[in-house]
Amino acid sequence: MEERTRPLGRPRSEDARLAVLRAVDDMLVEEGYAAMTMKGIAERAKVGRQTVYRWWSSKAEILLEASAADAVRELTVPPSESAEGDVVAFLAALSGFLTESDAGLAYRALLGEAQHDAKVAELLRGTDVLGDAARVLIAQVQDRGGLVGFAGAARETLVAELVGPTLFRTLVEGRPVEPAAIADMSQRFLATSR
Amino acid sequence: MEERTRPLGRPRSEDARLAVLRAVDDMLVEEGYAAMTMKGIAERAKVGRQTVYRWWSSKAEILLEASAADAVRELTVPPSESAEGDVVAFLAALSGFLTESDAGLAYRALLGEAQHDAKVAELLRGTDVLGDAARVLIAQVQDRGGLVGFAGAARETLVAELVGPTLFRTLVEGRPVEPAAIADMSQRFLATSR
Amino acid sequence: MEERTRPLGRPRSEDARLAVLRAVDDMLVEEGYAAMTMKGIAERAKVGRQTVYRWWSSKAEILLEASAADAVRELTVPPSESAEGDVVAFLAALSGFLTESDAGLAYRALLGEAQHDAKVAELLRGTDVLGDAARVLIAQVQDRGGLVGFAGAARETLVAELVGPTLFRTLVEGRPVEPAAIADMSQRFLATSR
Amino acid sequence: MEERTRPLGRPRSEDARLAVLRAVDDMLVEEGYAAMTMKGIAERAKVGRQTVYRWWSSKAEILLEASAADAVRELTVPPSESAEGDVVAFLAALSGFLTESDAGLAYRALLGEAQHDAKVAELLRGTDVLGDAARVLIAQVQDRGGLVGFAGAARETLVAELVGPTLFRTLVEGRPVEPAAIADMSQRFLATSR
DNA sequence: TACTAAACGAGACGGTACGTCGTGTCTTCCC
DNA sequence: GGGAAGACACGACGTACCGTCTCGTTTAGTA
Repeated sequence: MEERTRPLGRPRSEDARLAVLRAVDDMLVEEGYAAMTMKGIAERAKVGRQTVYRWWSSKAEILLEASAADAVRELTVPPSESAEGDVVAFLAALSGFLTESDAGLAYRALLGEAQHDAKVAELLRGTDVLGDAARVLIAQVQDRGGLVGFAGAARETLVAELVGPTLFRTLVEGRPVEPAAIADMSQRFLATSR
Repeated sequence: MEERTRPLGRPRSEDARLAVLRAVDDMLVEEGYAAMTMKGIAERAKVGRQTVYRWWSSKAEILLEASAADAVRELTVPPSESAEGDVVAFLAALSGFLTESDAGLAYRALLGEAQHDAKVAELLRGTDVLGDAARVLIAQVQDRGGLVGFAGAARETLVAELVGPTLFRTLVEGRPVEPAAIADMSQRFLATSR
Repeated sequence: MEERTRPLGRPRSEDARLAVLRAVDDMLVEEGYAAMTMKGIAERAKVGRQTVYRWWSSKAEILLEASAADAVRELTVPPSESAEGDVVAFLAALSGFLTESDAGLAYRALLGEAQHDAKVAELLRGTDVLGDAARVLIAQVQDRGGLVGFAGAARETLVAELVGPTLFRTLVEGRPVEPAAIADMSQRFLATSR
Repeated sequence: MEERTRPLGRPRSEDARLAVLRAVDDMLVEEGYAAMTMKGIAERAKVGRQTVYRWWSSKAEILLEASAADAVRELTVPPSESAEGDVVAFLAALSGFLTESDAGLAYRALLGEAQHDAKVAELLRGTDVLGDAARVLIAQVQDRGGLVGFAGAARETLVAELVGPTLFRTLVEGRPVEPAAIADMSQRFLATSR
C-alpha cells in the first residue's frame, strides 16, 4: 500500500492560514462585516493579498472557516433534567448565539449575504449549522420519550418549528428573545408532540 | 389663514423619481442586489447621480420604497371558509413571497443586508412587513373564534410562531416550503394556540 | 457664426493637470524613469488615479507633455558670428541637453522606451524634437551661405550627419561630448557639406 | 601547480542554461522586450525561477549573453574591393542589424533600457558592440590607405562619425536607412579624411 | 556503498503596481 | 433651486510579477 505523496513545491504555510482566520475574527467584531475587505484582511494578517486569494475566494469563505467550529460548540447544550429544560436551554443558547456571540455575528452576516449572493448561499448550505444543532437536540429530546408519534412530513417540519420562531425574532428585531418568550416557545414546541 | 407656500425653486421631478424606482425594480431581478450600484441605478434611470443621492441615501432605501407596497399586497390574503384555510393561505403566500416574488426578493435582500448594516436594520424596523401581515392574519383568525384565551407573553410570541418556521425554511434552504409542510405548520400553529 | 459650445459636465481641472505634470517632472529627477509608476505619480500629485488615466494612457505620454516645451527651448541656439559658431553652439547644446538637462533626461528615457514599446515609438515620432531643432539650425546656416549646393538624397542625410555623432556618444557612453570633439564634429559637418 | 578543484555539489546544468538563453531569444521576437518577464522566461524554459536568478540578475543580462555573439558576427563585414565598398557594406550591415535582425532588436532593447537603468548602462558599457565593430572597420580602411592623417581628438570622433548618423536614423525613425543615404554617408565619412 | 553538498523543479510566501470600478462630492450649464 | 453630465479624490477590486523561501529530488565528488 502506497502513502499519498506530498504535492510539489513549498507547502502551504499554517502560520499564514491562522493569521488570516484570526484577522477575520478580530475584524468582524471590531469593524463589522461590511467594512471588512480582502485587502484589509491581508494587511491585518500581514500576509500577501495573493495568499488570501489562493486559498479562499471571498471573505464569506474565510469567515465560515473561521467561525464554523465555534458555532457548533456554542449550539451544543448539555442534557438537563427534563425535555423542557433541554428545549429551553437550546433556545436560550440559540438566541444568545444569534445576538451576542461573535460566532453568531458571523453566522448572521453569512446568512444575510446568502440572501443576495448565490455563491454564499451555496457555501452555507454545505454546513447547515442551525439545522444540525436542532436535529441533535430533537434526537436528544426524543430519546427521553418526548416528541413521540411523529411521522412523515411532520418530522421534516420539526426543525423549522424549533428554530424558526427564535430566528424570526432575532433576525427581524435584532435583539435577544426574552426568557418568558423562550419558555412559551418551548412549551408550544413540546405541546404538539406529546 | 395662509396656505403653506410651496418651496422655492424647481419642484422635485416625479419623472425622475419613478425612473429611479423602476430602474431599481428591474435591476434587482436582472442583475441581483449585490450587482446593483448607485452609479448603475442612475445610469439605468437616465438620471443624474446627484439626483439619486438627493432623495435617497442608499440603494436599500430606494429598494424599500420600490417594493414595500407590493410586499404588503402580496401578503394580504382574503378570508377563506375556515381558520385553518386562512393560515394555510397565509403561509403559502409567505412562502411564495419569500422565494418567488420580486418584492420578496427585495425583502430578502434587505433583511440580509440588515444583518451586517445597522443603517439598513434601522430602516427595515420602521416597516415590519412580515410582522404587520402576520398580525392582520392573526386578528382575522381570532375574529372567527380561533386562538382564544391568550394573554401576556404568549400573545407576543404568536407572530414569531406563525412566521418563523416558514422564514427559516426559505432563508436557510432558499426554496419554497412544500404544501404538506405548510399544512403541518398550520395545524401546529392552531393546535398550540387554542 | 456659432461659438463652439462647452462640453457638458464639470470641466477638466487645470490644477490637477499641472499637479500631474509637475509631479512627473520632479519624480523623473528624484527617482528616475524606471521607478516612476502611475500610482506614484497620482499620489505625489495628490490626484486620483482615475484622473491620471482619464487624460494620459502611460507615464511616457505624461512625460512627453511635461518636457516637450523645455526640450525645444533648450535646443534653440541664438545665431553667432559664423556658421561654425552656430554649429558648435548647437552641438554643445545638444550634448548638454542629452546628458545634463532634465528635459534631456526625459527625452533619453522616452527614446529608450521607444526601442521596446511601439506605442511610445509612435508617440515620439509625432514630435521629432531632435530633427526639428536640427532642421532649424541647418536652415540658419544655409541662410548665411554655408551648406550650398545640396540636392536630393544628400539633403535628407544632413540632419543625421549633424545629430548622429553626438547622439551616439551620449547614448552609448552616457556622458557629455568633450569640446574638442564637438569642434571636430562641427568642422567635419561643414567641410563635407560645402 | 594545482588544478583548480571543481566546486562541491551538483554542477551547473548546461541544459538549463541553454534552455533559458533560447527562451529569451524566442520571447524577444514573439512577445517583445517589455512583455518578457523573469517568471515568463523560467516557465518558457521549463526551469525553476531560482535557477534563473542564480545565474543572471535581470532579463537584460540574459539577453546580452544570448545575443552578443550574434551581434558581433552580424557586424563583421568581409573586405571588399575598395575603402568605400567597405564602409558602404558596414553601414548597410549596421542598418540591417538595428532594424531587421533579432540580435539587433536585442541590442536596441538593451540600449533603450540603458537610458533609464544605470545597471543596464553599466552592463552594456562592458561590451561596446557598435564601437568595437566600427573600430575594426576603421582599422581595415586605414590599412588600405584611406583615412590618413588623423591625429588626436579627431581620431576619437571617427567612431561616432561613422556610426552616429545611421544610429540616429534607425533609433529615431525605426526603419532601415535607404541605400542612397548610406552611399552619401559613406562618401562624407571618407571625404574628410583623404 | 553511503555521505555531503549544491543545483534542480515546483510552487507558496510577503510585497507592490496594474488598470478598472464604485463611492459620495463638486462644478458647469440648462430649465 | 432641481436636474443631467461628468470630473474630482479616494480606495477596493482581482491579477501579475517581483525576488525570496522551502520543499523533495537529482547529480556530482568524497569517504
